[in-house]
Amino acid sequence: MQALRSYIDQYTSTTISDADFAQILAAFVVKKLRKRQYLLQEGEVCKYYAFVEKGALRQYTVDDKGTEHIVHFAVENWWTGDRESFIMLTPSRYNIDALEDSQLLLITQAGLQHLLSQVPSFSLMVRELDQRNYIATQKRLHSSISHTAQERYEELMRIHPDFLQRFPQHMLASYLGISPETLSRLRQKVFRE
Amino acid sequence: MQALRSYIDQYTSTTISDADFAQILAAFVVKKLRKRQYLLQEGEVCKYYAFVEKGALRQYTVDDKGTEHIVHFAVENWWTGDRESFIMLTPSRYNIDALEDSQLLLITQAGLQHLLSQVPSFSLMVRELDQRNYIATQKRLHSSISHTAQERYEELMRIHPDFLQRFPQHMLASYLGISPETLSRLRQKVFRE
DNA sequence: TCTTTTCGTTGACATTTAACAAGAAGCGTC
DNA sequence: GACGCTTCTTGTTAAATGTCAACGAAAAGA
Repeated sequence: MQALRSYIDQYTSTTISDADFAQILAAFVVKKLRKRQYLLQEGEVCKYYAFVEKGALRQYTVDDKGTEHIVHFAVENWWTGDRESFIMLTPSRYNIDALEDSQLLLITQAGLQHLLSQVPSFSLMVRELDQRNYIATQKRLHSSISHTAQERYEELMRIHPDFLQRFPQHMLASYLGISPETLSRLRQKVFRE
Repeated sequence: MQALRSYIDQYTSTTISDADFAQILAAFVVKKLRKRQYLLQEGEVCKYYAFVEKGALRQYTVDDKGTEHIVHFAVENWWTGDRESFIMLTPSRYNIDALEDSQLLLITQAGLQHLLSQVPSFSLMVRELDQRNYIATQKRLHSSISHTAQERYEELMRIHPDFLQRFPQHMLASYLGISPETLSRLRQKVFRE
């Protein structure tokens, strides 16, 4: 719980009141997920947006050939969920599952709307969050359009060194949009240089 | 001006009051840009976020080899600007220039903050906008990670058929992250199929 | 109108990456 | 500790894509 409070304080650059935080907390439910359990499966509507208190999850699609494509990792103090499905109530294309035993705080669309209209600092936090998400996603998009696979791997090393320790390489490859074999060969090359 | 008003009504699912709209309009200035003129150049801080009333612009980087990488096209009723630079006041990596003679509505960071705190419907509109941007960018990212160049081109045909008419092919290639030659060959193949 | 620039296509070749297959090392589970 | 599963690596071959160069058509500018 404390994690969410620090998070809000940090991203709103304020100190939230106990009353406000109590109201926020009331809109969330705690959910524990064991490794390999799903938060969302393809075809379902995403009913919950989740704040990660502990653990790690991945958001990915599976194509016709059975290959997984990871669009997003969520670790402590990150959010996860399929925003499009959550808002539009459309079936999701994504799967989200736990890579480690995890503890999440879940909020429904109704709960979110309630907080947005009632708690200004929460509203502010969501705006910051969206901005950051948008900027981060745009950066990754730019990277994937204009950089080589090797450059993208080196960028990942710089920006998320923790990911390299925490997730298996074939998942990092999927996240970068390359095959596990290519990543393996790239690593040798980067290492030699 | 009317374009912005319709846009806000549409994305907030409300009808905005004359008073609110007058306040919103007061925060913007009209700017005309002729083809090839810049709204933003690499290294500058992005001082204005822009709503496109008429015309078309592109947001892109130029790499060491002089190759351009287009991350975003903005046409009528779209927004453009480097969000990161605009918020953080950091020098931008991007160039934004007009592909046609264009008319824009510009707003400064101060103007934006003022409206966000004073006009709830504007605030709502910005939230919707951010959400849509985030979702759209995430979709493109997913596409660029998990689809082939040909699939991405076909997707572009489906989602933005107007782009194919409006922008030269080498820019579409840049937007897709492939070389102009590859796009030319892809088109033949798609056409044959 | 004439000239210049931009644009799209095509060919030849190089480079990057994927696909498939095999094997070894590490890990968890029973 | 034995087994099975996951992970990572390596080799080989094929496919996709980039690069360089040339050409002609179209568009823009003078």
